[in-house]
Order: sequence, then structure tokens, then C-alpha cells
Amino acid sequence: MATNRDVLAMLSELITLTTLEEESPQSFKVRAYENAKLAIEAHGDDVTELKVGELTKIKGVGKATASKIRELVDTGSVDKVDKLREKYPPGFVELTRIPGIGPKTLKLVRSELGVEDVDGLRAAIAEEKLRTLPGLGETSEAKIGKAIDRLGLSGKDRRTPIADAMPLAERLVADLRDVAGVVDVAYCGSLRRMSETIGDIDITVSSKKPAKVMAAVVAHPEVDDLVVNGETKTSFLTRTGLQVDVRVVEPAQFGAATLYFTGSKAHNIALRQRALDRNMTLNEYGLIDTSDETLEGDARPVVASKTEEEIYSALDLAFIAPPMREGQGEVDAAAGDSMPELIQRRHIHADLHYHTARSGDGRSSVEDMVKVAEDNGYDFLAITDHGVDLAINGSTAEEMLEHRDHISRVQKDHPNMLLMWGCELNIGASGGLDYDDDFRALFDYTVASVHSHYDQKPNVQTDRLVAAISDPTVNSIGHLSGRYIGRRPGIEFDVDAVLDALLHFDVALEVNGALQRLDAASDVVRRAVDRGVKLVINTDSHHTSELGRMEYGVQTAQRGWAPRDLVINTWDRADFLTWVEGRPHRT
DNA sequence: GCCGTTTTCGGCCCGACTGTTTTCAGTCG
Repeated sequence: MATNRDVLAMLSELITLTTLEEESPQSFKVRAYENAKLAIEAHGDDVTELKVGELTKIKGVGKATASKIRELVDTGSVDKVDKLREKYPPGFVELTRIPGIGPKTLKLVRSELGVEDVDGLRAAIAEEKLRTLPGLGETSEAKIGKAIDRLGLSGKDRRTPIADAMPLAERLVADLRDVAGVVDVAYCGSLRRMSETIGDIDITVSSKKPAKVMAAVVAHPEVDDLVVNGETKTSFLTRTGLQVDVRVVEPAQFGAATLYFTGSKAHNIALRQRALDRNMTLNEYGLIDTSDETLEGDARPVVASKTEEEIYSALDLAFIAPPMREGQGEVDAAAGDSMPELIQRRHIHADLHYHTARSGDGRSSVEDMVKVAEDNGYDFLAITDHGVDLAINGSTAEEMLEHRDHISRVQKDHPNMLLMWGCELNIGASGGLDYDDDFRALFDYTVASVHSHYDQKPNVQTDRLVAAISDPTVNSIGHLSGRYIGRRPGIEFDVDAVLDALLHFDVALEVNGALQRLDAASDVVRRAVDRGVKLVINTDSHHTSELGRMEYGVQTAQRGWAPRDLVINTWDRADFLTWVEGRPHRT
């Protein structure tokens, strides 16, 4: 039985194969498939149950694509895809992963040199045959050879976990800010949109002296290999093979440039289409009025370029936060009145998943953790050290009671902030929790999370989560899937069933701001938001240095279109306490 | 292949860089 995931995989393959068939990634057919795929991702709900007529109601999905989806669901395969597979076998498709070589060149090497796979291409290069083809020379041959050698290290489909990319991006931004003549610097691209994994780091710089910026980039210690080095754009690879693109624009163009380089591609296309509809054109330099056709180039009036806000406004759109810019209906929402009052960092005044040295993996004292929380402007705080079931890191009931006294003493030094004695409960293999029911009920607040047994069957994991959610002592579920992005997949479970349980038992879903986790994932958050499930954004801090994660948690929630009012740590203290104490199932 | 207060055909986002070229095609984002 085909699932949504199978449908998306089929479309991905169709996009790759059609790019080869049409010899262009810009082919309208390819773009139509890409749009259809985005539309189905944004749709969220299961499409495998839908009839052709219902599928075509999804904007971007036409009759042809709808029929292919039905065909996949009904028969398990798609004739068109099968035919293309015959023409372009897996070994040949593998060649599309090589950076710098596109569909036209691939067709050429196949027809002229009989190249059928990566080994064949490698051999053709060794025999110096590539340079004999029209449009190719020695330089191109060497470049492609090099790209093959580092395939896998820095190929087109290489993805880097955001937790690895973010520190490097922040360091590069800081270094570029120090370059003479630089006015502003920002990382953009999928990193700014808070994708879980990123393909490359995009950095936009504004300066009146682009040559100086380019020189500084080339000389940066992170540069291992230069890919591109022009007057306003330089791309390089780091030692680990991660590509970094740096682009310089005039200070007055910074907004247009960051908008453009943040993307996504689908978002940009939607904005540009909207500009065209209004007799304007949008590029990385600005939003430009094209209504006077006698004017050309720079003579045309610039409508907006300095800030992203000005450009959205000039397009009659509400501002769209970077994490929402995925081409999943955000432009339509911003054009109408269906934009949520999106959660912002400034709305948050509590952290409800917070460790101290009481936990085996905690590294800062209660006193220090509370102090940085107060310095951070929090109004209330749940100190949620691990329960006893988590071996090594957990605390016994006696230790927890001592901990409660300790927190009470520290509370006296912080009269303006409410300290809650909480616990991060461990969800056992079958949904069991730490301590006995009566002891658990003593805690002021709890977050229950999965820390083990990642490989059970999905139905077992679903039952396990629902059992924990239905427990009357549980206030929230922490890092829902338990994943470590790029290192360990999360548990598999029935998302709808778990979200329904969260709604039914009025338990909050955590958005964990640790970059390794970002859990619940933004797509799950969006489905939770659609249902009205309450959210809580936490840092899961184990050290005084980790409070900055809140920003990442907020951005992940934004990526899931989370409105302020669903996020319980934005609430007034009184409202929050009423909710904690008054949920029906706890009476 | 998709779409439509310019609606069933004719259009579909925009520009930098490179290499191999004498003006542009291919690739990428």
C-alpha cells in the first residue's frame, strides 16, 4: 500500500528523470512536477485516499499528475516512470549527482562517448576524450574529474545537519562583519529558513567595496577549495566538503538580496510572479517598476530594496518570516487575512524544560541556571531534572524531595520569577513513567520524553506515546521523536493518533530548540497547529550557555506556522497556572 | 504539465560565473 512518502518519492524520481528527458531543470514540465510535489507536501494530509478529481483540487496538481498518483496507489507503479527508468537506468541517473555537469552535457557524453555511468565517465576523462567534445575543453574535463573524486563528500545531494552548519555560519558572519567597508552580513538560504539539514551555507554581504569582501573570503582559513570566484560572488568548499556561497551587494540592496538568497526557490518564484502581475520585476537588487516601457535598466524606478519588510509591503503582502518561506501556501496566506499572529522570540517568557546539576547530564548549579533564566527575562521556569528511570542521569524520590527544598531556598533570592519544581519523566518501552502515581502528582509541572527503545514497531510506539499522554500527571511531551538530526532517526509512530491524543488530553507538544533535535519537527508542528494542539517551546538546557536555543525553537515553531496563543510559555503566569492545575483529566 | 477578473491557448522568475566562445550555452542557486 503506497503512502504519502511513496507519492513524494515517485514525484522526486519523476523530476530527476524528466530533467534528463527534457534536458533542462527549467523545463516547464519539470517545474510543474516540482510544484505538484510542493503542493502535496504542503497539503499535509494523506493523498493516497483521494480520487483524481479530488487531487486536482490541490493547486499545482493537474490531471496528469493526479492520474500518476492514482496509478501508483492502485497498481504500485507508474508506467511513465517505468519507461523513463528504462531509458535512464540507475547507473546513468547517478551521474546527475556530479556538480558542474548538467543534463545537456550528460546527453552529449552518452551519445558521443557511450558513457553510461560514473565509472564510464571516469574512464572517458582518463582517456582525455571529454575535451574533444564541442563546448568542453581541458579545463572542464579536469573540473568534472575533480567533482567525481569528491562525489559523496560534496555532491549535489549532500546534506549537512543544521547543528553542524549553524556554528560555522555564525563564525563566518562574525568574521565578515569585521572586514573593512562591510555594512551588513547575514546568513540566508535553507539555514535561515531553519531546514533540518542544509545543502550549503549562503551568506549575503552589503558593502560598497565588493572586491575587498571577495578578497577576505578567499583568504579565510575555512577555505579549502575555491569553486567560483567572481566580482560579487565567491563559492568555496570547507575541509569537510561543505559549500559556502558569499554574495556582495550595495547596502541599499541588502533587503532584496537577503530575500532572494533566503528563498526558497518556490517562494521566490511566487513573489516574482506577484511582482509581474503588478508591472514590477523582482531580483536580488530590488523590486523595480517596469510600467514605463521607455525606460531600461537602472533608469527604471526602484520601488523597494533596502529591507525585506518594504518589499513584502510593496507587493501588498504581510511580512513572511523566513522559516515559512517554503512555497507551501504562505504567499496566499500573506495576501489574504489568513496569516497567523506568528510566535516570536519576544513573546516567550518561560522555559519549561530545564536541567540543573541534579541531572547526571546537567552541568550547572540550580543557582546559576536560575540566575541566567532571570537575566534572560523569564517570568516563570520549570526545573525539570530527569526522573529515576533514566539510568545514571535520573534522581530517586528522596533526591527529588531534597531538590525541591533546594529550589525553594533559591526561590527566595528571585522574588520576581516563579520557580516550579518539575521533572522530565522517562517514557518507558510501553509508556510507563517514573515513580508511583502519587509521587508524580507532587511535581508542579512535568515533561515526559522518550530516551530509549527507538526500534519498536510503529504501532507499539504510538501506544507507548498515547499511554504517556493519557497519564494525568503529564503536562507536556518533550522531544517527541527522540531523533538526532543526521545521526539517529526518531521513533516511527502514527502522527495523527498522537496529535489527537495530545488534543484530547490537553497535553502540550514541545518544540525542542536544541539544533540536534528540533523536535517536534516543523511539519508535525504544522499539523498540530491545524488541530489546535497546545505547544511549548523549550531549550532543554543542561548548562547556562544553552539558553540561546530558544530562538531556534521559536523559528522551528514558525516553520510550523505556530500562532502565539497556542504556545503556553507565552501566556501570563496566572493563565498558565490555571491551565496546569485545572485540566479536566487531572481532577 | 499547469493555469485562468487578460480563462481553453500561450505563457511560465531572474541573474552570476565559467569556459569556450567572438556573443553565448550550460550550470547553478
